[in-house]
Amino acid sequence: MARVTDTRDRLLEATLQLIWEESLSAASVDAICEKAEVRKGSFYHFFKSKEELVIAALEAHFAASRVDWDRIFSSSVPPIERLRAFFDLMVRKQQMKREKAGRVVGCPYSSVAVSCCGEEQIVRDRVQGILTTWKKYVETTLRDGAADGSIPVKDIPRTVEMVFNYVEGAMTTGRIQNSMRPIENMGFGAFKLMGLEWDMAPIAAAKR
Amino acid sequence: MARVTDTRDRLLEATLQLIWEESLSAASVDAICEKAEVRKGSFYHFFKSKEELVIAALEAHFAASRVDWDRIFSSSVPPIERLRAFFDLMVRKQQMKREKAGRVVGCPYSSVAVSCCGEEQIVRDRVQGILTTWKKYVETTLRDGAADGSIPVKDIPRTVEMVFNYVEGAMTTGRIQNSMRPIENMGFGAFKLMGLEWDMAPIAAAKR
DNA sequence: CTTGCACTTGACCGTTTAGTCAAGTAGGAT
DNA sequence: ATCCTACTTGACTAAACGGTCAAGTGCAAG
Repeated sequence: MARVTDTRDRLLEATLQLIWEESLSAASVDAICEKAEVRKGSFYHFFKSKEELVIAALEAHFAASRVDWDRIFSSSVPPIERLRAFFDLMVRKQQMKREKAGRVVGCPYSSVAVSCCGEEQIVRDRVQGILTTWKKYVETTLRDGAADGSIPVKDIPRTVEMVFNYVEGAMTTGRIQNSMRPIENMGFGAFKLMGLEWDMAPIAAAKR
Repeated sequence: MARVTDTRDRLLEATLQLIWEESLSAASVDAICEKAEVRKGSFYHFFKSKEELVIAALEAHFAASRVDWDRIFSSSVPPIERLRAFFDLMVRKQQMKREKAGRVVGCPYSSVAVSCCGEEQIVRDRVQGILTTWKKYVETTLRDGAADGSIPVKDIPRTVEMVFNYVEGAMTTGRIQNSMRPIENMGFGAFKLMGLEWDMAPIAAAKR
């Protein structure tokens, strides 16, 4: 029953690559097949539509990311260090992808969701599911930080949303401007939103 | 020499409307023509390509926005009040557009730029020009606020970028989730990034 | 009242799109 | 050795895409 070819994986990989290098609209079935060196008939053996392929590609990428995140957001690490490690990882990952794709790639989930906003409800629903899961890591961390006094946060859900929006914005801007700077500054800004200082110790651990 | 029909304007209007309701890829030449009740031949009388139309539509929208912004960011108003008025305006504008389009629309500039990131360099360049102009309003305001001590900002360019990225992120998230909440919270988050408190007086006017 | 030109019209073109299908091929299990 | 089925192939479709064009129409200025 074991998988006997890597065709499916090549298709997933080619899809992400095209979304990063160009855009969702550039990732046509023909272009994906060419990049993956797969004939169209094979494509439709593995996926019943392009929509399904895109969802599968995002989901595969998310599953891979989660391995890192589960390690980085380990409860055994002090909350602030988790956050620091996370933003460091984001920068390194984006640098790697930039080398591969030849440009700053940003967040594939929001890129795809923005590019098919009025239509393709299923794609958008899956993207929202992924992004909601992402938020949970930050939320848990903020709760832990609030509990041990290391993060001076008052309204946790609101802070999570602000951090999330800021991160998405920095990724989007990085992609549009093809610049790493917004992404490199992400930790600084996010820490400020959480009442922390990126370069130093927390501002207001003594506040309470 | 005066313009004798409103066909051109109807095309611009229909384009923005489709980008908001659906997405850039849904705004095909045929769809735009149908919505504007214009025949394709007329389309190509006014614009030599779809690319040119999209740029013209964004530019027209920006020119209209600028009228409000020049009023709101008047040097005669205290810097903090300018910012407050700006975020209020953003919320009201988005509410209006939501009623018209039937969904939360977000920022058309970044939506378009994200949707054609690898290709269509000219479109992206124009979007970047628009967004850079946008930043100047905030930059001037921060400088004025730093000068009169009302805004406790240290690194002005960095703060402008953070605020910009956060605003773009909130708009993007609002669009993806079809929710006004991220946009309604925009002022709160942006003020925090600038060391201000949205609901009250500045935190640290006394800091220096 | 006629001439000129901004504008309109609908038919048309070649290409690209997502998706189908019948006819294969090849490798693991029996 | 053969059978089964997962997988592959290339030719095919219909619709949608951006864009073109020759032949109009109607208003405004001379």
